[in-house]
Amino acid sequence: MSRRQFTLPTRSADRPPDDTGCTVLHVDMDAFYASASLLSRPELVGTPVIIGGGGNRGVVLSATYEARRFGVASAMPMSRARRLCPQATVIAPDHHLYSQISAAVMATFDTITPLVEPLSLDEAFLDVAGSVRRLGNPARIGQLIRDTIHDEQGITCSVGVAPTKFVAKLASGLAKPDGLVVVPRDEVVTFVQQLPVGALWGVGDKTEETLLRLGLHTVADIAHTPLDTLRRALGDSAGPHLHDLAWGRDPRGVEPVRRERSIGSDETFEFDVDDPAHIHRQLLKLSDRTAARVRAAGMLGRTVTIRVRFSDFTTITRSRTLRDPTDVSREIYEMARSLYDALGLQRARIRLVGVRMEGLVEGAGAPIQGLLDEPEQGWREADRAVDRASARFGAGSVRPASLISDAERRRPDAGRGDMHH
DNA sequence: TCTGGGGTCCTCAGTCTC
DNA sequence: TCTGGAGACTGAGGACCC
Repeated sequence: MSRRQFTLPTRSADRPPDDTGCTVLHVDMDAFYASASLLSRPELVGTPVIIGGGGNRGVVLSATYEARRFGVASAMPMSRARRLCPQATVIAPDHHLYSQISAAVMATFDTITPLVEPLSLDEAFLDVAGSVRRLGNPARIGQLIRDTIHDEQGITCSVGVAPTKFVAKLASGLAKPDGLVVVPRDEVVTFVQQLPVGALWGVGDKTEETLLRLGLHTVADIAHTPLDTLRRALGDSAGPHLHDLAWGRDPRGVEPVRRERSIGSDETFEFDVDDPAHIHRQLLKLSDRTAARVRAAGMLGRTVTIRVRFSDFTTITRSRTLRDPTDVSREIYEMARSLYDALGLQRARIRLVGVRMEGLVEGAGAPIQGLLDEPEQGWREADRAVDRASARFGAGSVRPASLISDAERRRPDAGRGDMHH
């Protein structure tokens, strides 16, 4: 789901574009979460619909094109979206449904080529160089994908066809909604250089501001700026990278396997919090959730990072690297809590806390701290038992007793359905 | 206007080791 | 033994993406 939209440069439509050598496809579902949610609400098709949290602090996850016409956009605060489009129907997100449809779409991609690089639930790059003999030229393959997804999933997607990932991604954005755009190899430089600098992948608000300050408005301006100037303004990495993109050079290939580098979880409080006990409970919950996901991925993590966002939205992070990698909830929580306590905050009003594990290594073969009779081994066994119970009774059915609310404790069946450790 | 939650990557400064 | 430099590592923060 591209957040930045640019208008399609005009091109002659009297002959089909030459897609020779354009073997990279970028496939992007149109308004994915909204389209998926409407599959079970057909009466809302063609009307403004916003997908987003119902709380007082949510943002828009997705919106139908009818809602976008009123100015509603992804990542916009829900309060503003409701003001812009009061007649819109607001639907809470259903992540389980989105994952299911995404898996089916990715399975379709796998029938086209083994070289599929998912970017998120709703978009992926495909390298179809090896599929041309079997399925036809790249544009034809793009159309085949669009037809298959529409027939099998009932949603539409847009496809960009180009020689490189970066141009294919731009092309799919321009094809939206429900279209296909080919950028022929010999038109790449002309195509990219007429775009505004903000169109480049990796140029966000701050970088765009820097470029505009230098008087660079279009990609052509970047292309004709000395490399040293770009280096000084943007750094040794981003400067040369943008210069390459401005000349249509993008050596990155489609990479089917991507290793996770970190796993974490953060959550915004419904209201700002200054009670340390409340924050400790939240850290416990997030540590538990993070550790369970690290274990499910078969990984161990070495560095625990916490994130604290204050009521004025300033955000700090603190991290510490453990002597040995771990996936034990208790160890992660104790480190997260000690990092938080070390901040020495005196009733500061806090909006969000987060816990993340970095420095991930494969679980099998990684050194595990502790001997069989040490306490860590006990916690590890407890975690495994929790994982087994969660798999059987559902996530969240087993959690630390300190996370059980008073209302839950008073329930007559408390202790029968849920298990606490 | 008032900003979620999941990530990746980069930069920079300080520290440690060789 | 002292010292300087290079490179790796760590921690913090920022920008960006979907």
